Amino acid sequence: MEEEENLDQSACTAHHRAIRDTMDVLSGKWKIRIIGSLAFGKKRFMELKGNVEGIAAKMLSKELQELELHGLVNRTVLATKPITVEYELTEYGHSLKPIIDEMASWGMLHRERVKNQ
Amino acid sequence: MEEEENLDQSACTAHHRAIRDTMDVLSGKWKIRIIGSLAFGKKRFMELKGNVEGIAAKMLSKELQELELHGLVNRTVLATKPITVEYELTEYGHSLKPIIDEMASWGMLHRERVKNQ
DNA sequence: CGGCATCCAATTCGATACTG
DNA sequence: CAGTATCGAATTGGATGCCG
Repeated sequence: MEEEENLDQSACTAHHRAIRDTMDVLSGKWKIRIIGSLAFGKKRFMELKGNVEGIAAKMLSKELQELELHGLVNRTVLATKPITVEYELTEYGHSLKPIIDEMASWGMLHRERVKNQ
Repeated sequence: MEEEENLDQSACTAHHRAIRDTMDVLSGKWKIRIIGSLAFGKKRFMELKGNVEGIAAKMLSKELQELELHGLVNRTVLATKPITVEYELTEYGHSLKPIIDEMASWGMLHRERVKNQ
């Protein structure tokens, strides 16, 4: 009984720690939405800016840098004229897809619910 | 072909809107962690404060009020002496569990990954 | 086009003290 | 115990202008 409680305890602690770790990587108002947009394929800076409604260039730039640092996003500069920059999810970035998808489907559920009350 | 593109377009828009809706409800640094803690069962104010490491009473209080407004959390006052207040997820709050669980398992994956590099 | 620099406003967050 | 009040710090966000 006591052992079971200890197991519960540590499983619970690990759970909380894991959630906190995830939140640290996805912190802020924009990262999840940026990833959600990139989940549909590679995008250029201005495409992303149009896609993630409401974001300012400064923020988009900053958030993309953080995502790159965490290894979730790849940045590629193409030598066009003028230059083009493409962003895409890394393989690791794609591993976030289950979270994104769950959020998307909950959001739809929520919208239905709010509408019907 | 054009029709398919339009379908893709609107599916994509709905996807982004849904993610944004979810983010609006779960906005801020703490809500997900509070819900993650309540997912293990009802808790009192001070238990939550101990569980969600680092949160100040003011924040916890404010976040709980917002979660209650959104119908995700129930607040019950018990007429003990001194009073006790219990918080628990509503049924609707429990519908967030898939998101929380995905975040928890991604967080564990991420911790492994960071450790091994 | 992509994105940095600057300046400024708004919001969030935290520590401390206090109340019923 | 379960909060509220207050203050101040920190973070975030937005507008504009500039550069390669």
